[in-house]
Amino acid sequence: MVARMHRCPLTGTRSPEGRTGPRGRTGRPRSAEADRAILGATRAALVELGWGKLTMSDVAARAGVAKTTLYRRWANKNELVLDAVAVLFDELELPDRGCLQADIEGVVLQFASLLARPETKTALMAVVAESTTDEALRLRIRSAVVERQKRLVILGRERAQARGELPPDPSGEEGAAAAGRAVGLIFDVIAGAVVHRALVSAEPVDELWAQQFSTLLLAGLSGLAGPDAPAAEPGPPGA
Amino acid sequence: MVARMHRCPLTGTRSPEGRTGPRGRTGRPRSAEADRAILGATRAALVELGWGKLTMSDVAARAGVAKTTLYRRWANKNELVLDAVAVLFDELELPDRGCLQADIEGVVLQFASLLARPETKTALMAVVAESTTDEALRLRIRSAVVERQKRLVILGRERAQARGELPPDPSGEEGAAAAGRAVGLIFDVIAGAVVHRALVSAEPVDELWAQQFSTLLLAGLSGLAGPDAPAAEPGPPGA
DNA sequence: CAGTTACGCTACGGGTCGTAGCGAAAGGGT
DNA sequence: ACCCTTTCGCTACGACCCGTAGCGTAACTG
Repeated sequence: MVARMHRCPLTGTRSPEGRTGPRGRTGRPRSAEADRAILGATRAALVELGWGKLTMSDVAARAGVAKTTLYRRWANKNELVLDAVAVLFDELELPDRGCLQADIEGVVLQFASLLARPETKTALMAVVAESTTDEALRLRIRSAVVERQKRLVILGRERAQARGELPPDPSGEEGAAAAGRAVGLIFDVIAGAVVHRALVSAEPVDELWAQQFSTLLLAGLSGLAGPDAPAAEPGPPGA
Repeated sequence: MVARMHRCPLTGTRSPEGRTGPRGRTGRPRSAEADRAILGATRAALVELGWGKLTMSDVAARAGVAKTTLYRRWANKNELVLDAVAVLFDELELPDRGCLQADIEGVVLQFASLLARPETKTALMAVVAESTTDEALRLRIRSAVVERQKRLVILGRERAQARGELPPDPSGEEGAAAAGRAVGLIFDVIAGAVVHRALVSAEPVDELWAQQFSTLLLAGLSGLAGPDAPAAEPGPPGA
């Protein structure tokens, strides 16, 4: 009970004395390569086995590492898998496609192709499911995925406001709060719709769907079926 | 290998010779009460333990039933849990609140309160996660949850069209296909947004959020921050 | 050099899974 | 009534996984 491990609530990796960095640490350092090998092995195991059949022993064997080494860094399967998958979300970008609708379609398609990968598919939902009975895991998802990816919404809004496609945020404290709520709302709508389409409905998120979705998001339900044309022209939206 | 069990792909319950109903069956009939007890015990176990720690032995003990009885009816944990939870979704209704926006807010709040229950929370996501590597389970989710609940969207659209709030569906084969796509799209947007807000972002789906969401859905992004007033009046939407 | 920490390895207790085998109970068909 | 079929409860079982303890060794610090 003396030199016991502590879990860092931010990074989630276990570290002696609750410290994270290599600062002031004595003794043999952790192998950074082992970290990479373990996370890579975890993703590979997710692809082949899926969340349900993934085992810690299997991951250890794939990574060429002792099982005890896994438990020195992650408290359980949930946290390991979350770390293995969360980094993939940082690949998402928001290239400037010229107009808000095209930007939305672009990020939708990017997110969809990320969700099409079997490792993210199976892991993301499982981790969220576990997070409903694991407060620490919930906080970790929030900081490792949710809050990080809101950057895409914020950036998209700023661009659209600069283009004059959206009104500027109202000033003042109340205005800032409203803007924050709007960002959260839009994030939930976009990410939620894509996830639901891809994983629950289990139907493809292709260009046609992205176009219809972005049309709905921009114009609302009343404008969805208004002009006949816009959803019927399956041309590339970037042009 | 002769009198082997078959899984019925529709109901998912195992039954001898692949038959479902009591038609032409001989021998001792299945105990309907055992079914009810098992599904109830499953929900209770989900509430107390969550998906991850739920065990078949525990469910059997709670239901006052032998473990073997469980395996005679469900092939595994996934299918049992899905059946136990799917029926809860049939409680959803769409009371006529007079206008489309109020109808949307109503169904959002209902869906949110369903997702607030610990048994649905933890089970729904877990089952979806498993379905990414289990084709049979995926089909079962589709028929037991997704397709069934689209009725709410269809009904809501019909009402709104009758009120003149939405344009009528275009006629012809192409028009019907477009209407079908629209229903799927709207379903994914509404259900996805609520699920994402409640489980991933893990923030409350309250009346304020429902109001902002329905406003966004109706008017689109451009109209979200247009008139200052509508999101600032936290009055009950039913009045 | 000593001190400290990470690592690989083995072994283990505790738990779950899903099945097999048994005798008894509950129905249907004739 | 009688046989046939199927379900039920029970026990037992092998296989597997979890997460940890203990040990000797490797790596890095001052």
